[in-house]
This record gives sequence, C-alpha cells and structure tokens, in this order.
Amino acid sequence: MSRPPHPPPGIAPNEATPDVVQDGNVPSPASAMGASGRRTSIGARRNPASAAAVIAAARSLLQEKGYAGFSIDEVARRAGAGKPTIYRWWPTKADLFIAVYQADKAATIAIPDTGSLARDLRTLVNALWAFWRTTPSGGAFRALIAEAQTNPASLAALRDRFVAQHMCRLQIVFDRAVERGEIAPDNVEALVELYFGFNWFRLLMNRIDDDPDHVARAVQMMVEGARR
Amino acid sequence: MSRPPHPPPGIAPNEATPDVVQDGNVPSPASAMGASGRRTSIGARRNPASAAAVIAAARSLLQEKGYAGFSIDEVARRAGAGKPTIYRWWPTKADLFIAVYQADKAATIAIPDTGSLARDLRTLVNALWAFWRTTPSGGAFRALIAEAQTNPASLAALRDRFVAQHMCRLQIVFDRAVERGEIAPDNVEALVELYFGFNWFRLLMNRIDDDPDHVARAVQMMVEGARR
Amino acid sequence: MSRPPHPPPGIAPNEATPDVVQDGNVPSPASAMGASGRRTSIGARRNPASAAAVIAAARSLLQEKGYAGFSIDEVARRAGAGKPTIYRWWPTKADLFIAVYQADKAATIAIPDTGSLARDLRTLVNALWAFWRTTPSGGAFRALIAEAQTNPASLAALRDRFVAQHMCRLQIVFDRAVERGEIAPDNVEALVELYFGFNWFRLLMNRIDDDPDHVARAVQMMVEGARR
Amino acid sequence: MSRPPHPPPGIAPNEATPDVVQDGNVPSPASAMGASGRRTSIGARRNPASAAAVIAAARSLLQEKGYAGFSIDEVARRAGAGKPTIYRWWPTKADLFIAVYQADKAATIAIPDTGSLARDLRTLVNALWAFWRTTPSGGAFRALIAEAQTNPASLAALRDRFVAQHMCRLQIVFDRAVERGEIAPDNVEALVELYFGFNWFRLLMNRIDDDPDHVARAVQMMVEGARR
DNA sequence: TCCTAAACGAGACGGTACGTCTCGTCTTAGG
DNA sequence: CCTAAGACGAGACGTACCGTCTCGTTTAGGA
Repeated sequence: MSRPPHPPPGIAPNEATPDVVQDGNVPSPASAMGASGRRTSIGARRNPASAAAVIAAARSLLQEKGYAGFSIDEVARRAGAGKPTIYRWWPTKADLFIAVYQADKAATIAIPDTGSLARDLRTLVNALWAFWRTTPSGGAFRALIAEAQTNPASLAALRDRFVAQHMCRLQIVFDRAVERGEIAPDNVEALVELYFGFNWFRLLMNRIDDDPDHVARAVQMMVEGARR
Repeated sequence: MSRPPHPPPGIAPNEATPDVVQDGNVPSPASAMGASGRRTSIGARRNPASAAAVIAAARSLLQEKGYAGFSIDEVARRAGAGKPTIYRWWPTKADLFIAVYQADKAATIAIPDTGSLARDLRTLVNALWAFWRTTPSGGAFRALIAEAQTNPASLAALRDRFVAQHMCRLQIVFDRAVERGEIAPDNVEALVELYFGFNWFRLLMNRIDDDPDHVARAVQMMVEGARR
Repeated sequence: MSRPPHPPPGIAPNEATPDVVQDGNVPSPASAMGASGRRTSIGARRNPASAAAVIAAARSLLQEKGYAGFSIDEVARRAGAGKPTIYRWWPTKADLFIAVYQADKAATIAIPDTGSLARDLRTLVNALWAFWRTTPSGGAFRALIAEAQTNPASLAALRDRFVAQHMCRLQIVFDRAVERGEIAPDNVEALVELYFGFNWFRLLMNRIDDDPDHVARAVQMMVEGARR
Repeated sequence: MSRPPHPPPGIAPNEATPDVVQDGNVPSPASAMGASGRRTSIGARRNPASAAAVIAAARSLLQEKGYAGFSIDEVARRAGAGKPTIYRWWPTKADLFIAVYQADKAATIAIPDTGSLARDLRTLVNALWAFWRTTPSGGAFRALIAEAQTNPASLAALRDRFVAQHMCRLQIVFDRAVERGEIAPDNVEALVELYFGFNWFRLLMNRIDDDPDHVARAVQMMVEGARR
C-alpha cells in the first residue's frame, strides 16, 4: 500500500555499492548497458549495471565540475537513469558521495609498516593527497564535508560511517607506534584529530599540492608532540 | 558609460559593514528603519540601516535554520530589503557570511599573553569554541567553508580575506613564543596549520563541545612538537 | 542525453490546450486538482489539469489586471503551478495569450452566410467586438499585440499562427462574395487588411463599444470600395 | 515643503521638448554637454542640453534595440542624465515616446494637394511608411501603441494628444476632397478610421515595406467606398 | 552681496518579474 | 517489482528595470 521502505531492507546502499564497482575497472555508462543503449529492469531486484552507471556518472561529473556543478538531475542524465532509481538507492547526496569515494578504495592507500611512525604518516599523507588529486575522490570528499554542513543526516553519515571507519584503519598504525614506544597511548586520540584536521584543512583550502618537505615537518611535529 | 565597479571603491563590504554593526548591540531590522516602516535611499551612497538589517537578518536566519535553510531570498524578505541591495554590497554569499561572522568580532577573542604558548593557545581555543557555540558565528563559519567548496570566488574570499587575516592576528602569539624560545621559528607555519586544522575539524564535525582536558592535551602536543 | 525538445513533439501547446478547456465550462484551478489540494505528476506526460489551471489563472488575471498586471509569476501563483511547468508548455508569453484567446473560441463567432457581404461583415464585427468585450479574450488579444512589439518570436507567433489562421476562417466569407459578384477577386487581399486594421485600431484604442451605425457605415465603405 | 509639482507649471513636457530639438539637427549627447564631459544644472530652470541628450539617447536606443530593449535606465545611462531628470520632464514612457516621435516632425510629411484624394492619400501613406522606416519614429510609435496597452494614462495620451492631433492635420486633405465632391462628408469619420487602421496594422505587423501597388489598391478602395 | 529656489548627476533603495536550475516526489509503460 | 522517462510543485538563483528618494553641486534671480 505505502511506498516501499527506502532503501529496501537488506540492500544498504553503503554495502551494496562497493560490490558493484569494487572490481577495480569502473564500468563506463556506455559499457554498463546493453547494445540497445537502453537499460531496463532485470526484475524485482537491484540492477548492478544501473548502480555502476550512476556511480560512474557521479564520478565523472564531480571530476569535471566539482561539487558546484553537481546535481542529481545531471547524474541521472549522464547515467541514463531515472531519478527515482538514484533516490531509491542513495537517499541522500552524502550516500552517493560516499559511494563515489569508496569506488576508488580498491586502488586505495595501503597501510604502511616502515617501523617508524613519522615515516608511516608521511607515506600515508602523501598517498592520501595523491589519491585526492588524481581521482575524483578528492572532490567527492570535499562534497561530502560540504554536504554534511547542510544536513544532520549527512553529518552523521560522515562521522559514523566514514571518519570512524577511516580511524579504524589508521588505528593499526598508531597501535604499532605505541607498541614500539614511540608515542604515549593517551595521546593517540588527540593525535588522530591533529592528523585529520591537517589533511582536511588542506583539502578544503584546495591546497593538497605535493610538498613533501612541508608535510614532513608537520608530521614530525605531530609525532614529536605525541611522544610523551 | 559602463556599469560602475561593484562594489564602489572605498566601500569594500567587508570593511564598511563592521562600522555599522560593530557597536556590539546589533540593531534589529525593525529598529534599523525609521518609524515609517519603509527604509529608503539616503542618496547616492550606502544606507547603513539597510546594511545592518541585512546582516541582522542573515545572522538570525543562520542561527535558526543553519546553512541548509539559508537563502538570499529569505534574507531579503526578513530584512525588508531588495535582493539587488544585497547583491550590490555582498556579491557572494561568502561575503555575506564573512560580514555576519565579523559582526560578532567586536565581542571577539582577545589575544592572550600569559607568558606560555600552551596557556595562550588553550585560552584561545576555549574562547573560540565558546564564541562559535554561543553566537551565530559558528554557523556562519561552517556555512562559509561549505560555500567555499561550491564557488572558487568564495574559496578565494575565505582564503585571502579570512584565513589570512586570522593568521595575521595569531602571528603575534607565535612571535612571542619564538622570542621566548618555546618554539623554533621554522615550525610556526606548520604549527598554524595544525592549529587551524584541529579547530576546523571539530567545528565541521559539530564537536566544539567544551572539553578542556582534551583541548589541553591537543594543545600540549602541538606545542611540544614545535619546540625543536 | 541532451534536454528533450521544447515542447515535446505531438503536444504543441496551441493544439493540445483547447482540448483541455474546450468544453465550455473552464475548470477553475480548485476543481482542476484532486481533493488533496496538491496537483502532482501523472507520469511522463502532460497533466491536463495543470494546463487547465494555468489557462484559467491567466484568463482571470488578464481580466482583472489587464496586460499591465500580467506576469508569469502571478499566473503560477494563482494556478498553484511551478513556473517551469508554464515555461515547458508555453515558452513565450505570446503562446500563453494565444492559448487564453483560443480557450474562448468554443463560444466563438460563427461564420455567417446572409447572402450579402455587408451583412456578413456587420454581423462578424459586432460578434467580434461583443466577444472581445464580454470575455477575457479582448484583453488577451491586446496583450498579444503588445507582446509582439517586444519580441520577434511573439510577432512571428501572432502573424503566422494567429492572423494567418484567422484570415483563413474569413476567406470563406469573401469567397462567397466573390462568387456572388459583390467584390472583385483582386481586392480581397486589401479588403482583409482594411477589415483587420479597422478592428485592431478600435481594440487598441479601447473603443470597441457597441455602435452599430458607425460599424455599418465603415463596413459599407469597405464593401463599396471593393466592388469593382 | 513637499515635492515640487511634477512637471513644473508652464513647462509641459510635450510643449517644451520640440523647442529644444525642433531645429532639425538633433544634437548628439556628446555635443549637448560642455567640454568637461559633465552636464550640470544651469540654475532653477530646465537645461535644454539635458533634454536634447535624453531625447537623442532615447531615439538611438529605440532605433538600435526597438521597444523590447528600451528602458529608462539605459536612456539615463546613454544620456549621462539622472533618472529623476527624465521622470521630471517625461513622467510617463509614453511622454518620452511622443517626444521622440515629434523630434522627427521637422522633417515630417507635408500635406499634399494634388487635386485628387487618392493621389493625396497614396502620397501620404508612402511618405509615412518611409518616415517610419528611415527614422526612429516607427519604433517610437510602435512603442507608444504597445505602452498604451499597459497604462490608461498612456492610452489617453496616445488618443488625445497624438491621434487627435494627427487627425486634425489630415482633416484638411479630406475637407478638400469633400469640397471637390470626391467623398461624402458623412463618410469622413469612418474613412479616417480605415486609414489609421490600415497603417497601424501594417506597422504593428512590421510590414511597412514599400509596396506602391498594394498601397494604391487599398487607398483606391477607401476612396471609392467613401464616394457616396 | 547674500540667500533661496530649483535643476542637475549620481546612484542607492524596496520591489517585482524575469527565465533557468535543482530539488525530491509521483506516475506511467514496459520488461 | 524494478527500470527509464519525465512531468510536477516548490522555490532559490542572479539580473534587469521600475519609480522614488536623498545627496551635494551649480546656477540664476530676487532681496
């Protein structure tokens, strides 16, 4: 009688999406549909080709126009998808941004283990900035942060699904450093915030240019400060 | 022959506005206009009452609805002002946000001089967060950052008119610390970035709750790291 | 990929609209929408209820305020319609005026056949002026002519879609007169212009008052002049 | 205490203006002001240079852009005049259009006296159309008619100050024809309407191209019809 | 010689309409 | 029951123009 739940149970957008595009070679909209040029329903379940086409369109749009030129209408147009299809699976722009961001995660930053926290962090920062610069993910993340300022739900998504997850991945680096005695365990929490803040600040100011010396100095300061 | 520059020389929006509302008691729209209820031109020059009414309307709107519910239309409606009047003096939303932010600057954070960089920074952070929490300025600043992601002009305004200016004000604190030998001069630049990043991260995550211990620890880390 | 044509093929505004409202009793905006008070999409095709509501709103607005007080914004407001809906189907004000004019065509002037050109024309002029006086169509037509002075597209619409069409309907009257030998065939073209000019002049001067004797004299002159 | 009367007594716009520009060579805006490039008050009376500049600007604007692109703002801009100066002397757009029209009157159509009404009218129509085609007056008149549809005051101005005046000048032609026995006196009134209607229709449809044969036929019909 | 009056340019003001864009919802027709 | 398609109401966007107002300047003419 009423509208179906949104999203349908068991197909959480943030879980299903990676399955679609995780394979590394993100399908282009053209390749995602059959030869007819018209992609149609495959029955009462999600069409992976549609999801891929939407993600790919959002990716390219973010890369070309940035957050400013991004709109659901344009994504639907490029993807050859209906808007309800998009809203069904990514009820919020934030969800779509997250999906775009995670579509690049396959080629993502490996957690380094160089035996030195400073070296690890330098490696991470440089890899992260290069990732942001060379993929649509930088734009996606800027968009996600901006979007989070307009919508509490988006903020929650950013905080709980994204930052928290990223923090978990970082945790291993800091745990190793604690074990090596490089930093005090009580400082880890604040160190993480400094680390995030530094990266966000640069991203939001559009200053993620490659500047190894400057990065090295900032990292060195963080590590030194957390020593004891 | 052509249209005059926008804004006219000598009446830079970000400079003239504070004069209007800097006196601490921001006039309400109602009080900003005469008894007639209709505010009109005062000749071929800016009407301070209009400027004040627009700023006040933008302030209250930002406070009530946040960045999401903010629109120039609504500001014009509340201020009893015409939209061209707003665009004349604040060509960009960012300009308006900056004006709103700076309207609270009167009650702003005094640069402390406690003889210790850590104490100075703790004082500053706590004052800044309280400022963000208790005035519309927190919302204004979040809005400004978000807006800067949609518009290169806004980003330039944020970077060149705002962050740069704020950095200048901070410089004195760090200069004193350098003179006292607390930190190495070469570290100042990176330290400023860590400081900004930490505050921005908390603001954008809407976590500027009062947590003196945590703040103290982060500040301590920054200072320690910059020592040598 | 690109935006669809505007308007979509097969739904020419000036053809589809009459079907909606031709039934004589123009539905009011209220009756044009369901009980919910909110009119929404009926799928990927034109909603006749919306079209009817827009026409009705434009009619009443023209009747109340005339061409001066007419605006798309106000039409949208009264019709409870979105502006893009109006622009989608009536890209030009002229299109809307034509639609309003033709909405009254149901009660329109029957082509008379009295056996005498002078009697036919007298009947036509009196019926036309009464039509202009007693329906919003007089205002709509004045508006259309005025609009045509501001916009080449509107002028083309007036000339090609309207005057030409009206001339066709008149042709039959003159053809009969030619067959009866009342007028020379070579004079028909100029006679039509005199006839149109006479009516337009009176309408634009707002002097379509009922004055049968005066009309009779003018008609008589035209017919006499075209005799040989 | 209150605003001065508008316009000041004794300087009716439609009377004073011709005096300024009637001399045939309409001064350009540049020549209308002194060498300084800035035209200022010449005391508590009308500045003819300003009036001339405004008329000239309106003329050229109408010629370049037509009624569509005409605005008081643009006239003021081109004339280097203040908007209140314009509104002071031409309270209505219609007044300004009339002034522009009459600025060309110097080179206006001479009343012919060929001894034949048909020849007189042919001469008049051809001269009028040429006048409309080759000067800004055609545009001015179209604008005046269009403007009259938005404003009863403009309509009154068109009817009482303009059409009536023009009719007076024509009267002499018809009076001569009556004296010659070419037409019946009772037909003059209707004949004038046919004559006006024919010209207006062609002007408003932007079809005042030179077509002597067609004009001759229409004129012949009018004269024949008015014979008796 | 001063003073009052009025026109001048300039341009800001509150409005309002423009035509376009995006939003998120809704309904279809077809697989 | 999903899909592409696209219409829908809503309303913000930034611009143009409207007609009014006040400014400070300039000049003329009466006291």
